[in-house]
Amino acid sequence: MTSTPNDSFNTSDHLMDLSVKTFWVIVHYPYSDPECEYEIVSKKDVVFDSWEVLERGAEVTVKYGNAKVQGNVVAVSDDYSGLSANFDDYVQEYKEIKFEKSRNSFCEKRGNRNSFRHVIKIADKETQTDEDTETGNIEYEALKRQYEELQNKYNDLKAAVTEVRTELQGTVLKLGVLKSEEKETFIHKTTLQPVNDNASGYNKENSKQMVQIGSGGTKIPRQVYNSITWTSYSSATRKLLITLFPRSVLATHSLTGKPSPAFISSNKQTKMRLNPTIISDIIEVITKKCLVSESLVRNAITTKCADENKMYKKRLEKRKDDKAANDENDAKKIRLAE
Amino acid sequence: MTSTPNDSFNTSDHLMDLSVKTFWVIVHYPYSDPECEYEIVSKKDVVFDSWEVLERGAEVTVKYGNAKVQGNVVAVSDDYSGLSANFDDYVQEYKEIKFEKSRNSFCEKRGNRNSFRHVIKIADKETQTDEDTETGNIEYEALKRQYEELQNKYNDLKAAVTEVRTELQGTVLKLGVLKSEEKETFIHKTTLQPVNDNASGYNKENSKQMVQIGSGGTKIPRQVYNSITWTSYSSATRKLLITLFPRSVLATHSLTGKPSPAFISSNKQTKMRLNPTIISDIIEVITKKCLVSESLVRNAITTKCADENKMYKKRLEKRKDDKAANDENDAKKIRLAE
DNA sequence: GTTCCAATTGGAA
DNA sequence: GTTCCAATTGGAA
Repeated sequence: MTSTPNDSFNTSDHLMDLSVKTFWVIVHYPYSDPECEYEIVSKKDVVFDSWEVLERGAEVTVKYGNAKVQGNVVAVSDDYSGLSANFDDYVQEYKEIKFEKSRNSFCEKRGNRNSFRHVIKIADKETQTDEDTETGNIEYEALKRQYEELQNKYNDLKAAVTEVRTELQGTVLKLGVLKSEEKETFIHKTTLQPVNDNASGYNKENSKQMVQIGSGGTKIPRQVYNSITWTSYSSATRKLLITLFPRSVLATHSLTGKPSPAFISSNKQTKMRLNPTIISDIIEVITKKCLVSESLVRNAITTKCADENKMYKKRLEKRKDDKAANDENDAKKIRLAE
Repeated sequence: MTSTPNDSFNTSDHLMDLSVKTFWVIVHYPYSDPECEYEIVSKKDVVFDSWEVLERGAEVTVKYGNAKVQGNVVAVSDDYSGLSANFDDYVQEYKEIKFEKSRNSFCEKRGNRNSFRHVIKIADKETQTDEDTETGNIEYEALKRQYEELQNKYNDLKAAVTEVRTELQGTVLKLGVLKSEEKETFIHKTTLQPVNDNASGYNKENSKQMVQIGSGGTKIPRQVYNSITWTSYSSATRKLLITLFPRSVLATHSLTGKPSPAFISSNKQTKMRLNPTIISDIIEVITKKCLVSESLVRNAITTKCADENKMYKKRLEKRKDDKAANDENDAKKIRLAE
């Protein structure tokens, strides 16, 4: 049961009835890294909104942990192994169409292309009886439980690795025990390339090179995106913050905009709240890419704001001192001139 | 369908026919960590070599990702939920037999023990038709593939952690940058000596009911240990704290014994430091059993102390109020009596 | 120059 | 009745 014409799919109007027990979709995530751009997802990971026919190119939303990701349909089938076996072909075909689409409308092309079917239909649900799917349920549920357990263990372990690695790198660098050439490689490895082409030569072509990081639509330059060390959720979070907000905003805003309960009586002036959409996109991409919990990301954001605030105050202080020194100087000059 | 005698299993000679579609085995891995020593595995993860009857105690090889692990059969059944529900009982029973086996041969005992069935048989395959198990296969296979992939990732990551940890320990020790006291703790931590039986009055009966949780020698009652939910590092941490310290100590001590930098000017009286050995043992067991980072555990400890402190103050307040009310009452009585 | 740590708080959950 | 949240701080790392 592939997408070739004249296949065995029933073509009645009820084909896409959502009560069909199981089917799979190859999804294209346009904003993902090359290696995770295409994926087979099961029906139950697809968010059902208004669509009635899952046609190639259609937009779908896929559940990804707690987050949701926008993607496009590459192919649909109720035959997993068929999809899986022809995975590369489907993707290839899809890419070609996308390329054409950039010149012509997708719909316009539909009429005169017979070499494939845009709409890949789902087998009639009569072919998938309840009796069928009920069986093997016990085994399936057992595996599912194991899978979820393993997934949790994996996430925790990954967080642990990240921390240990950070610690190790921090320690080694701090100790300054590496020979200078080693050091260079090491720093390269750990800090990755610098970024942030402030270079004025950005033309519009370049400014299009933005990567969307979350469902809120927040975008950052591809170059920055590529430079991010996802192995450290906290430095990745900080990098995103400093990319998406000016330092002065970080210094004068906080995650929630709420006053600290510990200083509520001291009438400190409350900071403003950072743009929630951007924050939620940061949380989305960090939890997904670094596989850490939302609360760790929020904590990192709070800390970064606190740190920026301290630096901000220091800078203000310094400016004041400088001014005072200048005034003093001017006064001296005047005295000398007199 | 459990292991109790006279159960519904068919007793024909073909019961263990390997073409039986699905069954599960509780396996004991003798060389594993305590917490992963027993596991339910599916038929298809068992390597079929020469065995024809899977009896309790028999050796089996289990596929584990790409690796294979030797283990012994604890119980077998085609009823997953039965196995799962009575998991602890099976393990207990198995342990008892193993203990006996250390004195007598396992086979010798078989004849005269009728209290349980060594061979737990599989339901006749007629009760598991092809039709049954074939269905849901697609979905099942998809999940299985995901599961195996994750398992590989997990194993790789785990290996990476071990490596990084070794590297870190080696580096730090080699550098000799630790202060002498730190060094001692560090070596303690990394080489894992058991230690520290502070309580002299322990008789053997009591000490048997205790579980050591870390290399510092800290012990808690087995009953408490078994009741801990390791799936939540924070509730597990809190449980250990409340078990190992009186509430009043938690309320009046803190993780580090250091004053809060945020209130350093307000001359709040500094709390004392919680016993570092016990704390380090708590951190040890939680990071190991829950696979979370040390910093999360430390955070949970800090929070618990803060919470206990609040409750403590509330209680003191209440006591004071009660006392005031009582005094008032007494005063009234006296007035009335006069 | 930055990042990380943890003590403290009141209230939400 | 407990647990969790995050703003603030100074200094260690």
